[in-house]
Amino acid sequence: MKEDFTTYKVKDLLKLKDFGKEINLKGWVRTKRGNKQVAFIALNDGSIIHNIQIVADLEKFDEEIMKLVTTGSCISVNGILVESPGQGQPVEIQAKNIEVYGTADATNFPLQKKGHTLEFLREIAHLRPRTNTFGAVLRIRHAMSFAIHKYFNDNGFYYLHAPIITGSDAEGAGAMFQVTTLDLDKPPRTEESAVDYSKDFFGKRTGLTVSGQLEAELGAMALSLVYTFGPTFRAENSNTPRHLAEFWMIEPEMAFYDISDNMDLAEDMLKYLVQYAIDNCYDDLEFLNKMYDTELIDRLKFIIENPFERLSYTKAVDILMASGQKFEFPVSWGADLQSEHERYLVEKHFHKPVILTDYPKEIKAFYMKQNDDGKTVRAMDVLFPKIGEIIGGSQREEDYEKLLNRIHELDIPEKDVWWYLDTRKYGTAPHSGFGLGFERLILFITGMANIRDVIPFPRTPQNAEF
RNA sequence: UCCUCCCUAGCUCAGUUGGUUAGAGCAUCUGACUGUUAAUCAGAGGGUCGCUGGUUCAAGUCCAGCGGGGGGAGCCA
Repeated sequence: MKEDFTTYKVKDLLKLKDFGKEINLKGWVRTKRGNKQVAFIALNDGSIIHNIQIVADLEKFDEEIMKLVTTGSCISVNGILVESPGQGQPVEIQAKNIEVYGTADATNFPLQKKGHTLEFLREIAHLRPRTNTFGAVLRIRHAMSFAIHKYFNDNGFYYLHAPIITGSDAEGAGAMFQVTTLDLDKPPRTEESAVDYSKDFFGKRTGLTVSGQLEAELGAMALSLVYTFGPTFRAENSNTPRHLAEFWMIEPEMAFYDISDNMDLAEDMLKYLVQYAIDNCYDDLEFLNKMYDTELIDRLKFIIENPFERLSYTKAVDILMASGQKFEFPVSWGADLQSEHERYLVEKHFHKPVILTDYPKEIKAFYMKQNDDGKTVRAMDVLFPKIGEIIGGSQREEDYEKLLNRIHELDIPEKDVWWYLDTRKYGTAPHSGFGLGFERLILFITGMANIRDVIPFPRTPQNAEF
């Protein structure tokens, strides 16, 4: 927008020392205080968690205009940058002119100066980005997205765009949302009266992706190092603080990596991302540390400084059985570990992130590389304090016969995965990969407790508002 | 989906063994104050106690069903 004065972001103004400089800034009013002579307006434009203080000598301003400057309103200010005589801020703006872009009726604007519960803010998700908490979370979320692309780019990976609509449910990662253009009131029927999907848009039954992994493997068999980073959908009726129906997932896939290389990558990437947050989002982390989780920054630093504990599923089961700990679910070799077991290992036994490997094949997916013992597969799960499984991955089975046998054992229709099997037929290669839940990463980085508070507009069962 | 807890003013909550006209802080409005920092001080307005039914002389309070939300579990990332 054309202005006489140059427009600045609050983030830059707070660092500026050009006292006397004429500037313009635009943003949303957080609070207004004052008396008959002078008003103090705390303005925030989302560029940084801090507000900047606007000082308005009321004799210079139309009373009617100043009445419109209320919590939540949007204004543009022309003024002079001055050193602040008051406590609490290095600089402030002596206002010369205030233009009100948008009012916010104080009697019904839901956000107040006081703190709100996160549950209440979820009900007004259209306005919660204007709070300090969500400003911090959303800036960190952005920084982590950027850092993920930077990390992979700097390490020779290529960003592969896996499809969102897919006809393959072969991975069995979860229930799919169906995608169709058929008339649900009267769909076309076959002679056997089943729904005739050959008449559907794609000529077959399709759904939203539950994982880009299979497609990522196809890419890795050409570009060597690839990753996907996109939305992922699970139509599970999951009601927990760790699950969303629509979430974002990062799935690197690497040719010529074995399970050990895979673990090295996972650990290095997670540490890189934590370090990136500390280096680039410290103001926001400090705020979250103060308001929600006083151990947050210490925990982040601890992650960077200590190697993750790596051990096999079998050893983990031994430790759990020898622990003398009373678990709600008994531990036995062959059963999947429960949340309480994972938490015990991470939070009570090792006191640091744990990578578990070599799980029984029965409890893992068909594509994982089979070990020589005939019982286990080269899976790896990275378990983090507070949030549990943050990464699930494996070395993949590259042997055509072994993979085919496993597919038959599990009754997966061969016609659905012929293209996947083809990669093992033509120039197969040892390879590995994993999936990192983006929102779970953000949970860990921000110290937030509920996954619905680290995505702008959460999608969960019975909730697609906003 | 299962277990469990919660639902009282715009927000956060109190409300005794069931008993007069349901309270507080903050927010809002009005007024006071020459620089405030979640400003302060004084006053005012603001309620279908989630909804429906039941027990009772009497229900915010007890019971049942329904709805919404939190936490735990499962599914997983």
